[in-house]
Amino acid sequence: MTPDFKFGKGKAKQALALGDLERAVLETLWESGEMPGKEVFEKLGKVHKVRHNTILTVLDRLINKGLVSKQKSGRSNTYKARLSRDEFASRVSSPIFEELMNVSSHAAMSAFVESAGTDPEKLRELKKLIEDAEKRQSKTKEENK
Amino acid sequence: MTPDFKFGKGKAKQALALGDLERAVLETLWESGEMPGKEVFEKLGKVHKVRHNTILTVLDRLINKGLVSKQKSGRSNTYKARLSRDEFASRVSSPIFEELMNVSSHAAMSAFVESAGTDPEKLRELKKLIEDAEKRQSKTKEENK
DNA sequence: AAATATATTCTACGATCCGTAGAATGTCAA
DNA sequence: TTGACATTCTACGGATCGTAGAATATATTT
Repeated sequence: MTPDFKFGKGKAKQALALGDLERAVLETLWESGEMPGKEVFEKLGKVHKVRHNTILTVLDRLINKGLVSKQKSGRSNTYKARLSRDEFASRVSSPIFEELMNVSSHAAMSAFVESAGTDPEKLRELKKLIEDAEKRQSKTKEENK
Repeated sequence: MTPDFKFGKGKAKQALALGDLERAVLETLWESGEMPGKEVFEKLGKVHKVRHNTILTVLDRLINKGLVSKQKSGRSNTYKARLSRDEFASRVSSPIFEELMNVSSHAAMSAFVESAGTDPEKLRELKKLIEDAEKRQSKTKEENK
């Protein structure tokens, strides 16, 4: 009987190197653009049942990680994601994929395709990306002839 | 100036939800099959400059995570990976990929292709996997007609 | 300017994970 | 039974993260 892969407290989620609350805060900034800490709190504090200061601490930690910047604006600060969702995703993805490909490229690729597998759109896009990569490959080869 | 994405102490590596030493121990078991703790130590202790007990502790933690099993054999125990490299990789991969696709499927796919991108073999395999998935898709559609 | 309201920064605790390993204990063999 | 060797118990320190009170700074109002 195979055990559940929880890896402690939902460790797998930390794949993104951020805690849940940190992620939620970042999501908020992505969704609604820059905003004062207070608003972040208003958007999240209710759902996450967390105090204002908690949000500010998290924002601060995100700043330390280079993911958020703040700017004084009147009496309060305005917080802003420094990286777009895409930029963030690709930076975080790369090392993880490298690693996973190392462990087992076959398994990684299968799992990856599966995670896109129900959406034809995505499959098509993915295929196109591969074909582009293949083109780049042969072009490079050409040049080194 | 974009900061280095270190996420603390090479956090990204923890994508696999295991520490470095844990990974190394698991690798050893994959490479050389089952073996007594002592041998694991002999293979790793030198490189990692770690005591015998450290290895045993790590093995124990891997057991708690369901990744390793042990069996008494005479005076000592024999440790064995419960999951093959591939099984491990795919279980660990799936939730990570889900998550990453959530953040940004486009970025995730680009990054993924890039991580395979220098190896034509892999690109081909990946393409095949996609095509298979596409076939499965249309077949399912057919059936639901 | 002093008081009030509001926002920010400082500091901190507890949980968990991981590397690390000494100390205590168990077991086989002579 | 005494060693030799293996395992289990216990523990510490550093890091990450959720959590937030306390202290402090700043703007606005009277």
